[in-house]
Amino acid sequence: MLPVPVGAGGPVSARKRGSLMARAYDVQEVERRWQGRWAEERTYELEPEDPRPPYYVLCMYPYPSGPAHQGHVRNYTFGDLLVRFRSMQGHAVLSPFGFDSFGLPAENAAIRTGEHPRSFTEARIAELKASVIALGAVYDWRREIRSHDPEYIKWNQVIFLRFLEHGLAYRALAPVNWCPGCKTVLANEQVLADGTCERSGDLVAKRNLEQWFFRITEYADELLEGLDSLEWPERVKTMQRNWIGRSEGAEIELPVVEAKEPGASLRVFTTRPDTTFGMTYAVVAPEHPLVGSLTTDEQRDAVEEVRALASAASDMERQAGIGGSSPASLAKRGAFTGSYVTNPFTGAPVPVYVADYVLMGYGTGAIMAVPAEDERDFAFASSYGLPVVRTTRPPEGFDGGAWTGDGVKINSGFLDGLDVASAKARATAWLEQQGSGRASVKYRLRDWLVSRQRYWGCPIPVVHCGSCGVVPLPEDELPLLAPDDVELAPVGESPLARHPTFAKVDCPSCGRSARRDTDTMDTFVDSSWYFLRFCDPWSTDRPFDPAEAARFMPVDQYIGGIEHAILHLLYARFFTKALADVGLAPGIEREPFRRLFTQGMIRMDGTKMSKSKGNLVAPSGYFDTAGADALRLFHLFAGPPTEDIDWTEQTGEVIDGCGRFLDRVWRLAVDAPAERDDWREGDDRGEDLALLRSAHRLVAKVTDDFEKWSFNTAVAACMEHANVLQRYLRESAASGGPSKAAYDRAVDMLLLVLAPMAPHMTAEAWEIRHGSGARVHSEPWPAFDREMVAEATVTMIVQIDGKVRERIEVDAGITEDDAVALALAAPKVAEALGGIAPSRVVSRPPRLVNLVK
RNA sequence: GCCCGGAUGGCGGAAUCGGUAGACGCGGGGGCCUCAAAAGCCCUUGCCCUUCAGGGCGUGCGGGUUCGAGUCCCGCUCCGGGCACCA
Repeated sequence: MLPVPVGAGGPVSARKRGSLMARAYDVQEVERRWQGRWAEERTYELEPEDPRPPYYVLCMYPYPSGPAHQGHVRNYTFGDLLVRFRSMQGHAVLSPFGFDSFGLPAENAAIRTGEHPRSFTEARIAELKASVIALGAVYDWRREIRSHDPEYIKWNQVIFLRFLEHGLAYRALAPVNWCPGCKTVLANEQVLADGTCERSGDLVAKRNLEQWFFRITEYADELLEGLDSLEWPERVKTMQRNWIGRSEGAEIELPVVEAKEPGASLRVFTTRPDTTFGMTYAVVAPEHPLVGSLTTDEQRDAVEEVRALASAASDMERQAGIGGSSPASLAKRGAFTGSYVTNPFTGAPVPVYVADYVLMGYGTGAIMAVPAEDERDFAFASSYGLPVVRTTRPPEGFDGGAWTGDGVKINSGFLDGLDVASAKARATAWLEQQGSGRASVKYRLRDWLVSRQRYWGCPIPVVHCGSCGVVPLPEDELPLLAPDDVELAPVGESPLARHPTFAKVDCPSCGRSARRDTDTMDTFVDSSWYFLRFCDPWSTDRPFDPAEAARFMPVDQYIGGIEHAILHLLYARFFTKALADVGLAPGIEREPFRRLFTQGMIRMDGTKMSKSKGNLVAPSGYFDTAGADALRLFHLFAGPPTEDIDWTEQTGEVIDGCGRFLDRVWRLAVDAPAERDDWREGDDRGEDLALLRSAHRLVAKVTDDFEKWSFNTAVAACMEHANVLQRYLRESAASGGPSKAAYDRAVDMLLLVLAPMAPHMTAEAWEIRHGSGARVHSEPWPAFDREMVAEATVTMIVQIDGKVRERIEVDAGITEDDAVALALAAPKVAEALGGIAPSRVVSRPPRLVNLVK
């Protein structure tokens, strides 16, 4: 055993008392050496012509925020396990790594410290990369991507222009969050729930700016339908479905009564055309373009008040819900316009209200209100004294307000007697026939706003020319890089717009003086196709070679946090489809991520462990003490990977426990063979066979558990087998010594299955056992013998009235009759039965016999 | 409010098809080794009664199905997460 100088280095605070224990091997030396070897020997660099079947494992590329935190460690431990496992199984594994290196934190840091975002970011990248390597995770680093690299920026810009060319990128006015205090545009996450700026505390206002959008809504149906084929967590798919929010219904034209302009009508969208007979009023959003013409002079003040309130109201207030509003505040949230529209089904006029519970951004910005069958309409109608007419008969005993369920149609003329579904169809057909409406599908999903009034992002490669309009930059001028000498302090304009020369440019088309776009792209653009670039990061004439990408795509296993369940994953899916449609990714599977795994969070004191909460427990302290292997093992062992982990005072001790287990394996694999002198030839004894049986069972269990992502039970299985090995050595000492052949085989099988989990220790032990140059991670994944796995005898339980009364060791192939006979013959059973034959016998040989009195 | 998860010893968790509840580990208790300690090794550890035999209870709560329920069904409670006027 080596005297181990543990304890040198590493913050004391990160160490729990047990971490000072002496180890069976020099953990830090071994881990550092193997990390070096994996790099030197290019073990996980994948050549394009590799003939093995490809397998693509990808962890979501991280925002480089400094040294890895426990969430990263957990993520990359899972990913690395899979990389090594699939590789041992004979796959050509693509395992790339990169950095989502554009983004707001670097820009904010720059404002604070004066350091340029690039050098700041690159320093953070170096830290994160170092800790990923120190964890022993292996990647093909030649493929590394950083979103802020000029090469990557270039292809981002090429893709943008291609989208522009194909009508997938367009400009429109859109409101942004404007902070008057900071004189800058805020991201949504910088606006607090009460509508104030997180930094200055000023009330954030909406400002309309001309911005770039990607037409993701064009893909709404494909994005929705594509979900069905994916092996993703059901809840992530549900979240995406809700986000897309497809609703089928009808648009209906409501003629305005005595309109100022003849023939004017209000177009509403409804999912319940069957309820139109129950419309007792209509509502338009405060921002609706017809509000002005619908409002009469007498009502103008009231309507203006609603509009003013709606535009000033924080999102929070506006989203509080009609039902949750106090009567006083509710009164200001809606007003009669003074106009009426005609219900096309009844011909009756109904009043038009303006109210903030109707949103301009959804449907047509106007609704027909049916208080009897819609809860919001009901709440509003109750406050404003508007009539309620039921068109669906509620179930017996229903005493609520709005009934939104199925039922027989009533008060509905030609729809009476139908159920809701058929009434919908009939009503829609009638509308189409009358020319006053049509079937319609609406989505909650909006087009993707990609413009950001920021510096540290990918510049948008267009020029705005007074005569030519929007002019794309010629491809040979790309990448368009932002200048370094910018003033980042927030003073009212985006940094690039304030630069003395950046924006000034001659129009590429007509040559007259023009202006560059000074916005940058949302960083979600960068992360929407990086997995494609990873397949062919060397491509110099296009973002990636489609043939090379097609080899690896789709990603076989994508791993990341649940926080990306909607936006990143939806945008990436959209990009993959759009890239194919604009000709950049022909022949590539349109769904980029075949299997998705979302890991649980690391929590501390009930909250998410994060830098901003200041409750980080840095992994680096553990690298210096228990070691990377022990930390990896802890993350695998702590519980199911989907579940959150609570970081407690006990955690350090569990990590030490994982280190102790690795020591024990080391002693079994390296020390015991060298130290013992009572080895025996042959492996034919009962206990030898039992040992080999345990080894085969281990391999079967771990293989199965890896496939199911049940890593905690895989670790437990390894511990059990280590216990078996240890007992075998101890007990064989008294009976002629352990069999060398059986023991070696049983130890090797343990090292092999442990190799993806604790790569350093197993690599070192393997080389010591098998000679210089032997590489455990280049060994084929061990096979197991089914006959060895099957148990020869099992413990049969005998129950009386369902309670366990006896356990009997029986042959695994025992017949039903023998099992029952054996059960009845057991003395304890006979005694418990008291001579009375059971009235019923349930037998499930070989596991159980239940005797019912 | 709606939609998902979840609840098992002192703690993290296991139990794959309805069939031995508590694998494995942490923590605790006892012992061996040692001048002593650390490390290591061995035994023990759900709760209660009890004699090392043995018995009773036990998977958030209340019902049900079943020879048999942590597991299936119905009704709750609590905790966590997501969404929240989407017509």
